[in-house]
Amino acid sequence: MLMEILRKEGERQVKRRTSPDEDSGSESEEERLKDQREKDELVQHMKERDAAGTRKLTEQKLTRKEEEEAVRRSNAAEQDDIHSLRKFSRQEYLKKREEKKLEELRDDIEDEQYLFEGVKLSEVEQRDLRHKKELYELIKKRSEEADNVNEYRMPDAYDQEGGVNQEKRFSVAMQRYRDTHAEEKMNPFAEQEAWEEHQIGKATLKYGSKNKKQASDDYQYVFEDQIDFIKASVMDGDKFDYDEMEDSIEKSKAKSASEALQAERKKLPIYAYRDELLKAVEKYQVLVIVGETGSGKTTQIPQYLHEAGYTKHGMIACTQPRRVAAMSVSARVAQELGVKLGHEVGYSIRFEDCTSDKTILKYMTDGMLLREFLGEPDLASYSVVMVDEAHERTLSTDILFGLVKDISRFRPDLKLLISSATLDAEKFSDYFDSAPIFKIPGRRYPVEIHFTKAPEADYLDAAIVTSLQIHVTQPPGDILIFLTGQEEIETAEEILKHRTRGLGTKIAELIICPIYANLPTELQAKIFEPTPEGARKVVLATNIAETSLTIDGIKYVIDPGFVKMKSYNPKTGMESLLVSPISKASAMQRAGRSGRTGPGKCFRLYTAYNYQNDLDDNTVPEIQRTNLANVVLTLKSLGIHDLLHFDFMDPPPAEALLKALELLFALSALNKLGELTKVGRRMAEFPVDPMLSKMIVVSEKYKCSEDIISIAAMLSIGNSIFYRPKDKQVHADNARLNFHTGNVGDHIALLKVYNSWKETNYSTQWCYENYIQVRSMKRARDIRDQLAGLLERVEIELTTNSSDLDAIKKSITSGFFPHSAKLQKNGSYRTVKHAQTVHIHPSSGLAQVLPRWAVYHELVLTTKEYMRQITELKPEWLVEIAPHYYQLKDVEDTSSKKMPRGEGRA
DNA sequence: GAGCACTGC
Repeated sequence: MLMEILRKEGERQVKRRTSPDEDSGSESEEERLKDQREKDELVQHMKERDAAGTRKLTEQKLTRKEEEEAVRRSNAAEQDDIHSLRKFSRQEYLKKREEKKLEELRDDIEDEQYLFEGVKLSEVEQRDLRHKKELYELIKKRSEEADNVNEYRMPDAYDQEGGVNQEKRFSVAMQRYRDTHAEEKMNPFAEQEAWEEHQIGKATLKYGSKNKKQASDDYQYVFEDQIDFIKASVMDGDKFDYDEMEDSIEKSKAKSASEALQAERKKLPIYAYRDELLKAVEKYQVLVIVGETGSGKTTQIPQYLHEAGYTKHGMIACTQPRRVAAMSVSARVAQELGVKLGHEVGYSIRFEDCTSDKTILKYMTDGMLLREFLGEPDLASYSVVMVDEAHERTLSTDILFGLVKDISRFRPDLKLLISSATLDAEKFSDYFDSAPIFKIPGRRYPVEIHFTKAPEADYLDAAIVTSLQIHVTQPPGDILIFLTGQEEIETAEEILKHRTRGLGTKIAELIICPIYANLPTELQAKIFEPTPEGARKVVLATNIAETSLTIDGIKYVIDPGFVKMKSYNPKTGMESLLVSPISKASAMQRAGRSGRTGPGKCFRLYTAYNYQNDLDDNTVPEIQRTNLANVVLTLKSLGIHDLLHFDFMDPPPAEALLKALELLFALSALNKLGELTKVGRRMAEFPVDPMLSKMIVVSEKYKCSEDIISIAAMLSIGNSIFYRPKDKQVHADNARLNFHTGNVGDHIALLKVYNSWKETNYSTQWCYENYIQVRSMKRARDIRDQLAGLLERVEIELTTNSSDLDAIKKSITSGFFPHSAKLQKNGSYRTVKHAQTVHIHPSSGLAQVLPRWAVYHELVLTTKEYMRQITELKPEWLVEIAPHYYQLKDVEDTSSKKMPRGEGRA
């Protein structure tokens, strides 16, 4: 069947190539040449102006196409290795680093002389040497008095008395060395590591730090975790008169509010380019805009276009990757134009459409515009589409690119503006048929970038030490540390508290603020409270602080260089969340977070050599590392059939597309020709994953749509329903087990949670008592309401059938039958279709029950391959529900004689 | 008996 789909895809491609477009070929060619001439003229003109130092508008070369193609091909090849080579788990990483540290330690021991040179300080830091020395001794002493527990990855017996005790340190190190090498005898990697050392040495030398010996002559090794940084570069701020800026803001306060707003608008860097920009928009259909942070592009460009009359023939859409951005920017613009939000200026996000008939400037999330495509495939009501923050490459923006590029061909009146960061501009330009690039400078403060001199074995410890180092040596200003997840943040918080405890007035107060998305809202508010005079704030954040939220007052950024990233293996259909090194683009973005309100400093816990050689330039776009089932369904329902040749900017792996087609076919959303079926059309109405939407559509048959949409809503919020604070884990677990009485399975348990919450009239108190996140539940309610509305639209009656759990389970199975698994003798499971060994996730209510057959919501790879959210299944259902997918032999209970029911590992 | 970054529809 799949082959049939593929063959069809291929045929379409052939058809397309020889389609009637040929006729218009020569005409459009002529136009293109004319266009080219005009571009050339403009470029010449621009170049002249550029020389005068006023503005930059550059033309793109066409010659890069081939190069680009080669890169694409190699990217595709790399995809195969993505799970094995490029990403590696944190454990492996730490282990490797640990070995490296051991190696270093051995060198230490063999060459005692080295110990006395151990402290290497950059010249900048020499001044503060004495001051630091005192404070480090103090911190060291106090922190060890405070911890009689095992320090995080600290050897047991370092310098117990608080003073410097080289002898003891030496013996501990020696002991560690012996312990490890007793078994190993020798290190087979020594040679490789020596070579690496050498290479790293070469790299660090470039940045100079001669005379280090002088620096350490009068310095004792007091704080062995001291980290040395090298100031490698300064990320330039823009040439901008800050005094003038503040001055003008000051002056504008005196005027009336609206005058002040207008005056401020004129002070934005973009204002000087207004006329040039409008000219360029008039001349070209597609324009790539490079507007740096603070240039005012998001708020101003739509206004300029409105003033120039583009709104006479349709709305101006401006897409944002995030809801908050769409809301806040539109509010600002409404204020500047002096209109009420929701009238001329509005925003449209999921659950909230704040627009009206009058609306001409519409800010929206990118996913929302994508949804609008479904109802209006040519975007007829828009005259301009501006894709903002395009460099973030969200799944939705990537699809939007292909779609808007396509419609721009037959809608010459539609203007496209793509706004991106500097680095990607050329790529965007190439993709949009060499669209001109328009550059607007921003307002940024310079950021000093420091690298470590040597790789750090334990980045968490290094980050903590660095933050303390900053705290005692650097002028006031808050610190932002990027960590990978909740657990790590909690650990870091504990260690920091230990180390600063009891220091009293000896050092300034250190306020520790954790922040991650799953943190309850009331605790999140803490990071926005202004830092009291004399104190310093340390923000421990996940990637959320990289783009999603901005914290004022951050002056120092500590970047260990890791992030938790989702990747998808199309071969097995398994998603995994792995700690991976960040990209250079990401590192720059992180560094930039310190320069928002004044000059900043960024401390990277890796070497300049690592940065140059080990980090990718850009993060792999989401479209290349995700399950595409939803994307494929959306595109198919937009009438785009030839997916293998859809004009993606970075095409996803073909395997992932095929996997998605295969799944949609199995769900009967596509027929064997790869065409959308009636079921598929209905499924596409629901903004959830295809398996969930199939489950919803099928619930009509089993008369349990009310229950199913509750389950679907709960499943689509994912993992943040149950709150599990570190100190009350037992209570939280018990509370959760209450919903599992009768071993009904996780899906039904979720339904119970939702219904119980509803019965308490959506009580917040109830949530606290049951360790459930209120925020997630409210979200589930919103999603459920939306799904209920959509059910009406596809004419499915709302019915409930709570007493018949089998009906509900059958609906679930109808959506999730490809995710079925059978118990093995050893207590593990094997997936029915792919014979893959998997396990029940311990958080499941059925973890102890071990049903013979199970259907699961998703597979995640952590320490093992786990099924999350599972429900028991009767094997005959599989054949009944999906006869095209399972045959009797698949579900024949071969093991039934060997292992009767209930004999599982009890 | 384990542990989940961030968005978005």
